[in-house]
Amino acid sequence: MTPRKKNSKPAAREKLASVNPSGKKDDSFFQLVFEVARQIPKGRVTSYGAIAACLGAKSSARMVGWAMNLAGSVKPKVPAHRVVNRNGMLSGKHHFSPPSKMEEMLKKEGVKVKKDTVVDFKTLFWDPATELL
DNA sequence: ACGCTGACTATTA
DNA sequence: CTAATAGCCAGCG
Repeated sequence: MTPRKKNSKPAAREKLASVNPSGKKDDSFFQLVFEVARQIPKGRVTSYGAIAACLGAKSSARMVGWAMNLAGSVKPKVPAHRVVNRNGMLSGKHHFSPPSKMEEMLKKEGVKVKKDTVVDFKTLFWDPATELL
């Protein structure tokens, strides 16, 4: 297994629920992902697995990517460009309107991108289970 | 209603 | 080192 930082409890999911004031709980896994993605600070990036793990579904990193697919369909818009794969590579760049838009936005936010890969990804990595805590 | 696909990740060969 | 495979879960045809 990958020696993660420390114990990442799925309890983070409750924190997201806290973001939901009206008592209307969104069971939709995607909705949770959207909220987390929205909390990503500018100039920072995260991975699908990190978000999934934060929600307690680290095995379902794919679903996170799927959620990003709806990111442009939900409101407010979700900064899917800040979400990359575990290698820091802009795997989802092909899903943007212009594929290059993703790295352009990242560069605009101060993230260096080289060959579709985030430079110093580990340094810019934003772990919701730790930072959002 | 059933089956395929898919913006991932970890493991095995 | 790189390549291929399996596991995951939900939207869409």
